[in-house]
Amino acid sequence: MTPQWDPEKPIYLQLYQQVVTRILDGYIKEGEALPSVRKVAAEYQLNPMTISKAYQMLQDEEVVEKQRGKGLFVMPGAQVLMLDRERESFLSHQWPAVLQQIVRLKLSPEELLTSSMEG
Amino acid sequence: MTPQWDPEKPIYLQLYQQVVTRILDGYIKEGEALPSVRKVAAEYQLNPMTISKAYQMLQDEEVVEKQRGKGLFVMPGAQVLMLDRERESFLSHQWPAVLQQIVRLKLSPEELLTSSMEG
DNA sequence: ATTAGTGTTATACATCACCAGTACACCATA
DNA sequence: TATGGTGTACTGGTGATGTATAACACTAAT
Repeated sequence: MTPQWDPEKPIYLQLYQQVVTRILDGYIKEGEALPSVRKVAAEYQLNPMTISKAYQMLQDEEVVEKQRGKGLFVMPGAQVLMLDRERESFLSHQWPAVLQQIVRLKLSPEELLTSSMEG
Repeated sequence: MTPQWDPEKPIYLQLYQQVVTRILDGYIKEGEALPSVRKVAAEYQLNPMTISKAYQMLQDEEVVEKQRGKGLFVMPGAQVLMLDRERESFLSHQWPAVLQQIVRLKLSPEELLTSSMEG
């Protein structure tokens, strides 16, 4: 599988999001290693640095831990940690903005939430 | 009032959004002229080009009409037109993404409606 | 005709983001 | 010691982006 990169967004960010999603959804479990920089680079035809940049973000967020010479490993508790962080971020930043937009457009938050969740 | 520009986003986009909001909220009425490029430039200490770029977007969207030598005027029906467009855009693009995020984070409608409305 | 007001074009410049190539430091294994 | 596996620091190119400067075309009023 060679993903179609969205030209609008930087590849390293898309890679980052991809890993985040996979951890959140449990495809990569805690204690497991991330696929190596060079492996991903070869598979996706990218420069190792690009992957490294994405992986660097995960280290900065302490979601992943480096073991020298061995690779990057998902830290224990990473899944819950990330879920909490994403929720916090969503509730305090994105959602208020969206809500304001909804009000500005004279749409009903209740309708949007209830009607859409069923489908 | 000298607005604090968000360094993250280009000024011309913030100007554009500002005008859009003012038209939507009825502060600038249909048939009225936009403040001139040079006037805004002087007031905000910006280059005329920066304002022109924002105004250009409004012309491209046919929200505003140029009268040579006189200025830019809000077109009749602009307010309703923009409301419709923004709604359409919101419902077909932003909202689906937000909804997906909500599901992914396992957030409940009740939580979203109650928590944020108070602040 | 002159002056002052509109927006715009054309040009150029500084900055930055993204990404590639190379070389390095480290570890594990034999 | 040699080899092959990790991630990364450094450098630099390329392209896009945001803004600045100056000159242009038009209208309106004097």
